[in-house]
Amino acid sequence: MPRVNEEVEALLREYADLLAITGGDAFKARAYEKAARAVAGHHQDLATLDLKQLQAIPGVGRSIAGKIAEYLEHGQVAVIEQARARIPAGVRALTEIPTLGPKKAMLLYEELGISSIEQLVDAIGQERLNDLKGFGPKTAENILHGVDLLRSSGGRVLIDVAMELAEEIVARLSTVDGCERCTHAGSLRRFRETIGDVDILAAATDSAPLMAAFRELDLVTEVIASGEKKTSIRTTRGLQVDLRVVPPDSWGAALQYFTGSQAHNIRTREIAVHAKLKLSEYGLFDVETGDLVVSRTEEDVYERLGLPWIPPPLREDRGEIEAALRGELPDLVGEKDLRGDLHTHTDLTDGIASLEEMLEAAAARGYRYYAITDHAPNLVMQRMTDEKMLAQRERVRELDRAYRGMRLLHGTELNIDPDGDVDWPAEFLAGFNLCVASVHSAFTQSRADTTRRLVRACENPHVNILGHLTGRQIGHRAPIDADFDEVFRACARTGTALEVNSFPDRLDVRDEHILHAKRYGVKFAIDSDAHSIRDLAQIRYGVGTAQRGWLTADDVINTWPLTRLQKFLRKPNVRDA
DNA sequence: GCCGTTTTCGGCCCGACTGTTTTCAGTCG
Repeated sequence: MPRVNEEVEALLREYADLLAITGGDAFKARAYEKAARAVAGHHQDLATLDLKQLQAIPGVGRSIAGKIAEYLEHGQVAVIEQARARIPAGVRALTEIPTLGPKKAMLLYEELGISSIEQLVDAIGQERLNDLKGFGPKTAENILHGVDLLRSSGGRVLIDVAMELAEEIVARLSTVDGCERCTHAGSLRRFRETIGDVDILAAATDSAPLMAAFRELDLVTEVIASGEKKTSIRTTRGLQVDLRVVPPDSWGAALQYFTGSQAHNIRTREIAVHAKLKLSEYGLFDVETGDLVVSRTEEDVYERLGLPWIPPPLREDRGEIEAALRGELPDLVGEKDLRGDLHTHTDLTDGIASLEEMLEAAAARGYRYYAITDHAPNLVMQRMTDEKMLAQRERVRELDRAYRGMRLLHGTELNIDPDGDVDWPAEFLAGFNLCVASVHSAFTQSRADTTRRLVRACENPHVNILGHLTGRQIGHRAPIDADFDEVFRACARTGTALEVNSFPDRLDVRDEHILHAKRYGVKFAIDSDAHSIRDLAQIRYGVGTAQRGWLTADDVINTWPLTRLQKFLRKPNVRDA
């Protein structure tokens, strides 16, 4: 992944914020935000592009292209440096506080010289905000509350936490009298890797019973706002949940709207405007007559805009509108396409269920094949030995004869050492049906060393899948640094699949890496990395991540029939060294 | 600042809720 793209994204975002704070043209600020998004999602490394190619990126025009070129050449942009000089970084930080936006931040700075969260808290304590226009007692209270929230949680939670909460709330609200439909929407429906707040949508003629039931859920610690159409609460875990209730006839338009993303919605509404239509959560309307055109289903709304229905994980304004217009949306891989799981553990190493228990649970999921891949000996704490592994293999062979309809594959999860070597000599590795290889140590090597390490692992004829490539643990451990384009090329060249690890705190590789890797022709394995029976079901999050990376079933080796999978596992493109 | 099957100028998504407004601005999504 080209890191310079991310640097430019951050720079453009910062400038957009500074423009908003200084009260400049709001549309200009939006143009920079849009360009920041476009640059972040762009598949080419900005450093390799000339001015003309930069300008070809949608949302990047002559002026922004010039600023990007200036940054690439000089490491900074003059007008952005000037803006930074006018507005202290702390003022921008103020806008991180919920309920405090750019306008109030600027007023605080101009009138009271406040340029940090600490100064703001002090000023409120000294009641210095009282004379400020637009700042009443309630505003001060909200700011202090917002600062608390900011300091305590940092906001986002892992997808499984949000999903379980959403499913519980939907189940409860669905039983309320008059509730015709209820489901989760928002970033959760799009399977974003972390969730800032949970959006629940319900359809009812009378919203009052639903709003009341929602406010009275026992997991509510605070009602943030409550009206006829929308109520926001905070849960015991500090997570915000929004409930929107719409008339049943508006369901499709509302679901489309509340699923987002915001960037995707802006695009669909622009398309509506061009067709002399207006799209809101209540429906698609004729601008001239004000008449409702469609609103009942998402399919109706998209169809009337001249688009096929777009799966939620694609709705990020990352080219899905253009693909839809061309009729080239991918037929996304789904959970039902998976014929097996290729990375799982048992209690022989750090799993908590026995081989037999894991197999029974896997068979119950309807898998046609299933790989057991316990840890290899170089992960010393797992105390693996040749004898244990061979004994497990014997047992797997016996059980394989007993299972009907599910083929058992005996594998292992190897450790890629700092030089790119793995546990065990080639003769021993040859006895496995497949090998996953992962980085479990030396996370802070140089970029060049890490790249070489991963490429060497790909070139090993016995390594079939690179497990959780970057090693990140969301919120805990940063990803390793490598030239991933180089790694993806090696994967494609050697027939090494890239894992989409489904653990909610890993989701590794992530959606953006998938998009990049797919361009090189890389194949993927969506794996649970299950350490317990319960973990097997987490594969839904890996599937969601794969969908965000535009993968089709053909891109994913564990959707293939066993014979095709086995052919792939022989790595025909790599000769034994 | 960007963009064009209405446009090279004049638009730029749309609505809910809160707090401080006495008719609306700011924030959020």
